Amino acid sequence: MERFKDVLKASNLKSTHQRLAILDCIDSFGHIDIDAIYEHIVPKYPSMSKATLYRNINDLISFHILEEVKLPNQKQQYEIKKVPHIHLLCTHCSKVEDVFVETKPLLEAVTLNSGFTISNSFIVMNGTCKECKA
Amino acid sequence: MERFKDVLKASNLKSTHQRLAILDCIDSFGHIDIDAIYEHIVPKYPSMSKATLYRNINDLISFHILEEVKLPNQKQQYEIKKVPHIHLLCTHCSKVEDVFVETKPLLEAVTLNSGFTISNSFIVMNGTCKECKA
DNA sequence: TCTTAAATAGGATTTATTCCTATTTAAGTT
DNA sequence: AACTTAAATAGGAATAAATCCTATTTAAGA
Ligand SMILES: [Mn+2]
Ligand SMILES: [Mn+2]
Ligand SMILES: [Zn+2]
Ligand SMILES: [Zn+2]
Repeated sequence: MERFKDVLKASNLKSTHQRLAILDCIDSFGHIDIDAIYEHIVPKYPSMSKATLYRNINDLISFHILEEVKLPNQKQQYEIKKVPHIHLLCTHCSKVEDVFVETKPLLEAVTLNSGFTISNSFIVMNGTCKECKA
Repeated sequence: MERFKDVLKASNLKSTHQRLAILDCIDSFGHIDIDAIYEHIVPKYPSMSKATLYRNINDLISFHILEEVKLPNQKQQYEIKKVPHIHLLCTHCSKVEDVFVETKPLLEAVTLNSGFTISNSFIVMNGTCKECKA
């Protein structure tokens, strides 16, 4: 995927097959944990080492290309970094949804209440998705 | 602590020294990870087994006596379950603060936007606390 | 004090993550 | 197209985290 080659180059990271496979995989799943990434990639790259996977996940996070997604009662997942958004976890089908809503009023209320200067927010909600209700 | 004996009894759990020590420790720290709990308890109860600690943490969570607190770039922490609130993590001093602000408008916006029925929300913000700014 | 189901200790096992280093490779240079 | 080299990988070892197993202990009700 050409897009990720550019992303990697912008951070002076080499476009290895392994890295591109990891990024492609995470991109196509949206949100995915490390074992699922491995299971998905290993049939295509049987030599893929878990050490390489872990190392790359950590490196890509520190270059802000990936982001960790911590969900209640779930293994840590990863996603391609995008604009800030909220995560919805359906407790029935385990699907993870992105929602883009305005959080500024909440952040301002928190700032006012606490004197804390907020740099990032991580918002997860769980419940039942539209499809599981039907 | 008498309070926790009652809490345990309400869930038909025996008030063992180990459980009370775990609950006391978590309560006094507010938010704490599993290794810190162990380090804090083992001088008083040298026979305390890590298996007992892990088992109790998991049991107490499933009885809704404890709650996990997942913070960005931090080991998972635990707290005594209380009324819903927001967590602030200071990236300078690593302190974790509770804030109680109204989240209903945000939840309603998310519901409207997604068709998702929300049962719980987990909100974490990081930045700089009042003390670290001074 | 007696009884018993629940809980613990602590070592074994399993799972998760990181470390190490010889070999390979991406990508820039000639 | 071959050359160069720093970066990256493979894969096994080491370390860390979490769970399992079961003989022994204990909380708590009778
Ligand atoms: Mn997302
Ligand atoms: Mn809290
Ligand atoms: Zn669903
Ligand atoms: Zn601070």
